Amino acid sequence: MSYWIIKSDPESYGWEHMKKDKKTYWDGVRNYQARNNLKLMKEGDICLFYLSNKEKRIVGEVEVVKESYPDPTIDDDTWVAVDVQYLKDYNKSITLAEIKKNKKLSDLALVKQSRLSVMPITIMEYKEIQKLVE
DNA sequence: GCCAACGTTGGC
DNA sequence: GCCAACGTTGGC
Repeated sequence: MSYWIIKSDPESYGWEHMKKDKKTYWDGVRNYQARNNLKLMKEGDICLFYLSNKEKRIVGEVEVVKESYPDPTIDDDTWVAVDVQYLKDYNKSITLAEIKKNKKLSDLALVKQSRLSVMPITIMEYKEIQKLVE
């Protein structure tokens, strides 16, 4: 099982929206690197939900419930979507500033490559984040 | 609102 | 195949 961070602009699809939907398809990725990450996702993988722009924080987790398939919102099989399901809220969300302060998290693509919308994280990084959200 | 970083496009 | 121009994203 793998861990990921998926990014969303709260103005287009926020955390409240995710929680209300319970399950949604993660579509609209139009970047090859992000797409490749989507393709690597397996059922049961955990995705941390990061909100960009105004929010800049990780607020909770969703679970991959369906592996990649052609993006239903575009007539071009270059692009894929996955289905994700709401899993849990963090008691305390973790901000980008906190992530940047933490040396163990300094390799996160979130910090190094801020425009990537789907990125893998290691188990160690995942565990470190868990410590911060307890 | 600005700008850096990055990806894509298209002319040569 | 290179690179300049342009568009988009996202942090500040």
